[in-house]
Amino acid sequence: MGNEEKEITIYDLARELDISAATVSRGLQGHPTVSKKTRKRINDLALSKGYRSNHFARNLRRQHTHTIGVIVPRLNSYFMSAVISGMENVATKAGFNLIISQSLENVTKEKANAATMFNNRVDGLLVSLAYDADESRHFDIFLQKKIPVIFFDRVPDSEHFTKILIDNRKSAKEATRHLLEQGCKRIAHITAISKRNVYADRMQGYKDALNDAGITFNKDLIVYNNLSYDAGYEAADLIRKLNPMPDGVFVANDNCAVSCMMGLKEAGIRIPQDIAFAGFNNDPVSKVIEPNLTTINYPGYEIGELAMRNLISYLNSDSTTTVTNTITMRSELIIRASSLRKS
Amino acid sequence: MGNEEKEITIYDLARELDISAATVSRGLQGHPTVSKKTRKRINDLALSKGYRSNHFARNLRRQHTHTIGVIVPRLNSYFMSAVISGMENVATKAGFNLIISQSLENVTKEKANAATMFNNRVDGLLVSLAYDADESRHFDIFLQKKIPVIFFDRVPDSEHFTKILIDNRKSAKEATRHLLEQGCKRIAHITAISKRNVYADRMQGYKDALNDAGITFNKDLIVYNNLSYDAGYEAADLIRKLNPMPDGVFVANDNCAVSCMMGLKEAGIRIPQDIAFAGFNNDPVSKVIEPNLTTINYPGYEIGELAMRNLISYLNSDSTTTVTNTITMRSELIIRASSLRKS
DNA sequence: TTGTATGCGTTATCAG
DNA sequence: CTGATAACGCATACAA
Repeated sequence: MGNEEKEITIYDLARELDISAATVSRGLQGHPTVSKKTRKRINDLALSKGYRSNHFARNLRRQHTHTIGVIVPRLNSYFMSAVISGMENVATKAGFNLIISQSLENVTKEKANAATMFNNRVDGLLVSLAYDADESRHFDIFLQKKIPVIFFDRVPDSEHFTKILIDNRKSAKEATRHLLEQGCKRIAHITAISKRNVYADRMQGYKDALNDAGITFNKDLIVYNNLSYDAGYEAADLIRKLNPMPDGVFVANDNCAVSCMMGLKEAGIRIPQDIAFAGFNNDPVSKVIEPNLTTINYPGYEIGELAMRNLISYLNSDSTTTVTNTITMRSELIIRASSLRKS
Repeated sequence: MGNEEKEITIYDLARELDISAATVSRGLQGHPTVSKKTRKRINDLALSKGYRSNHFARNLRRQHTHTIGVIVPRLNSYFMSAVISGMENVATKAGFNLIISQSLENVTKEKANAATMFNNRVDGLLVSLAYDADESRHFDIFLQKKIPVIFFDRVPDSEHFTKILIDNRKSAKEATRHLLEQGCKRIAHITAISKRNVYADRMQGYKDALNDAGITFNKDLIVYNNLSYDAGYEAADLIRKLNPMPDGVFVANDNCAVSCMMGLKEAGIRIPQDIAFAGFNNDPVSKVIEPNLTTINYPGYEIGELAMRNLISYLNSDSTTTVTNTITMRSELIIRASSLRKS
């Protein structure tokens, strides 16, 4: 009681225990060169006086912050929430703090965010790029200072960074092949216009599957939009007006797939009989839409955990060389009613 | 080029400009007592040398961090993502950093998180409480140190804190009354067992509406669960077996409402003809479920913005007295097909 | 096992 | 308008 006045420091403890501040500092850190006895005295007093170490002083001294920066395009998607949730979990356990910011799909803001993170002296950075980010040079400053940067989901082409992702191409191929196996002959693909790996790769997988089935790619069957809920409705119109109408649609994300399905259903088109659907992400809505949406499971929580675990283990292993590598996570096709045309 | 070696400090700038470090410091801060000319020289050199101020040294000196802590039950719900998104937006603009942690609905973890935030010397704290938090004494240390704490959504009873919420009671009453107006006579209520304001208040609103309609409260019509997606399915079973079956259900959250509707539909029960539904939150799934779910709009993004704006303006207005107040946001009933029985 | 001395980079106070 | 100097609280190299 009564100790809420002034912040207490190691000097206060030292004075009271009649030892040096250096010893207190060491004792608090559990340094083995401090006798067990004094160590206990120090800890006891610290506790009773409500001592808390001053992170600034410590960081100023040690030149690192125990803080990890995270930059994502948007916070408010189920996938991203799950990612952040996973990251937070392992970071907290390891005693690291997270500072999070969103680029809102805007490179300019992404650059500003990166600069802020840099000035805040984050120990490491976890990034998923904005839609329109066509370069990643604003992360080079981190490399120069040997601050590790790991990209996930939306990653740059550059070889200089570590990346965590799923095999988008393979998964997309799998989804498309599944539609083909269900008898679809004319499959549309809804995706985002973007240089980002994820969408380009999914498109490639779509093409691969067509190719394997001996079907020639038809660019008229590709719908580009921003994959939002609203965009899905509009896409439904486009698809309905294609002549002949496609008998299957592979959408690069569940959100958009779902609203597109709703638009089609309102127009009296039956799913999967008239058009079969497959999405991407395994967002919770995929289990609410009727019929339930066939999709690719994209394990956000696990990706978050993995990315953070990697970063931290790198940070702890005082290795000075930056090993860059690419980690590919498993992601499987989840078949649901929206694509089942054969019994 | 070539300046990626050692971090450059105000001393380096001072030496090069042949002035004192103190002047450099002042110049960098735009202090008016520095001549315009030297100010320009300082800033130019700082820029060209890639100088960045050391936050630790500055914070150590100034005794505050420009960091705001956020503690929430879970990150991965649409509502919470929206809240965080709003907070991040205004914090970044105001030059504050966010550190975020989740209690996972567990008071013990919540306490640990609070302690971490405290030790990290956050300038302020934004909190939404865990389910089972029956006390908020672990936030008293912040009060003692005059660190402002603002609660949102899940708030404590204590009068000592500022709170931001919607009028849960009124909204719940409105939703229930709407069901009554649609001809429902026997309305079930699905909610969480919790001392938390939100659920208690919604229950109260439910009772209010019944009361106004001259219907006596029947505790057999109350289903307690954790409001998860899975719990909704189970609730569907319970509701179906009530005898006579309810003709309306008011659920304390959309997620659970949606899965409950799905369970009922699978059992051949028609919505809204046999049972009308109303949820709470205006989660995106409410627009995907068929029929679309009537719900209460809970503006997460705006709540996040408001909470952060309040905190920051308090921080900036060097007022030492903690003014505690309660801010109630508007939240309206959104009527959709799940409850429309009259044409 | 412990103590002394010093520096980490800023900012604030006080003189000039 | 500018400079010298003293903190801020901690961790470590070096001595003892």
